[in-house]
Amino acid sequence: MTMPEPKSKRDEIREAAARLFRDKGYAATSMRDLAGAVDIKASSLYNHFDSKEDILRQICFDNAQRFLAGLQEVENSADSATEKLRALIGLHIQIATEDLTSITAFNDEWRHLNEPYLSEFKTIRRDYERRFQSIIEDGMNKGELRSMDSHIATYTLFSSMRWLYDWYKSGKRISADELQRDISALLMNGLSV
Amino acid sequence: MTMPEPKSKRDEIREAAARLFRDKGYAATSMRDLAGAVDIKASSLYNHFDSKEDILRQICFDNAQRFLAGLQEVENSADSATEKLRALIGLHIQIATEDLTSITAFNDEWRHLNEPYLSEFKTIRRDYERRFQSIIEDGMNKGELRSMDSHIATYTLFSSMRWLYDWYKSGKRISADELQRDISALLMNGLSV
DNA sequence: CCTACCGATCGGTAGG
DNA sequence: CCTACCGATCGGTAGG
Repeated sequence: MTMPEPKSKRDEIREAAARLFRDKGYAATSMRDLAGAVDIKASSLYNHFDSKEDILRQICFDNAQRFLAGLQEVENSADSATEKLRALIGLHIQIATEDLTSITAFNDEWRHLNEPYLSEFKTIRRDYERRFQSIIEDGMNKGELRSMDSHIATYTLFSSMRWLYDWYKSGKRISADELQRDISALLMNGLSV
Repeated sequence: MTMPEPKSKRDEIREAAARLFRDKGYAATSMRDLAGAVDIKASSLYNHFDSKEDILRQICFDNAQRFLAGLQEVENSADSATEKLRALIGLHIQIATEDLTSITAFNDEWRHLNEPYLSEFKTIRRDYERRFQSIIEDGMNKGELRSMDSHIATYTLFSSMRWLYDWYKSGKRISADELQRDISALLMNGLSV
């Protein structure tokens, strides 16, 4: 009886690491904790990864890539700024629902990267933020969106999607569709009637 | 020449700790790091605090108290739900501008508390969230606010104010008044024109 | 993948 | 507030 070809040991370690980094934080997670989670000895982890930071690095950069790829697709569309923003809200929700633990570790623990990776990560992140903000500014210039400080608008949108990581963790049953509908309505049309 | 009666050594340690916890995280901050920041030896820290966690505990519970006190005041007012929400947005912005480092440590590092303090902290936090949510539900029932999932509305509002901690850190010059005006406008009336 | 082990660093204490 | 020190634990390596 062959198993459905599950994940490699390497992937298993990566997922366990993402979970531990999310739950305890990177610094408070020891290689012995991680080894115990995948039923091997700590020294055996080094057959799969060069270092503790190497694991974090892959979690951070792989997820950054997912966000950038999604953004690229939205940018290439012929949609209005309003539709692009809805699509981006959907992108964040979709990524959060697909791979929650990994995303949370990516979001909260990247600061533990060492140079030169830390600077590289920050550059990628800034690039994402700028391109996101450009879409908002474009919408303001075209009169689709309310004129206001575009930094404030950008960061408010960003972080309003960030709580999803905590929310899903607590096991709430709510569909991605309903989330996208309600959050989009709130951000685009406001809480007032 | 008498100095303006500055802070006690204890307060000095607390502030240095908040800064280190914010910048490196609680787990990655050693008592030797902290001692160096206030120019004493690590062992001398124990004349002021019982343990490393004791410092974190005070940062977490003191700040929780500030939020609860502000919420209490808003609840006691005779304002409409809309006005209460504006006041709460103002409360979060005001606290963030007053004592930024401490608030960031409080927000990100409380999970490193040990029992029974961890449970106590979570209880207080849940209480705050519930009362915040009650105000939103009240506004929906009275027809002031758009009907939607009140959990989603609550958490979106919460986290949309959380990015302030990162934002101010990067040294942006923008007044608390402008922040409150723009964020309130976005959340209450939406980004669409 | 394991056993055995390394030097460094950790939070904290004793005693003054 | 310091010197001197503790046992525990850390990330990582050697060698098989």
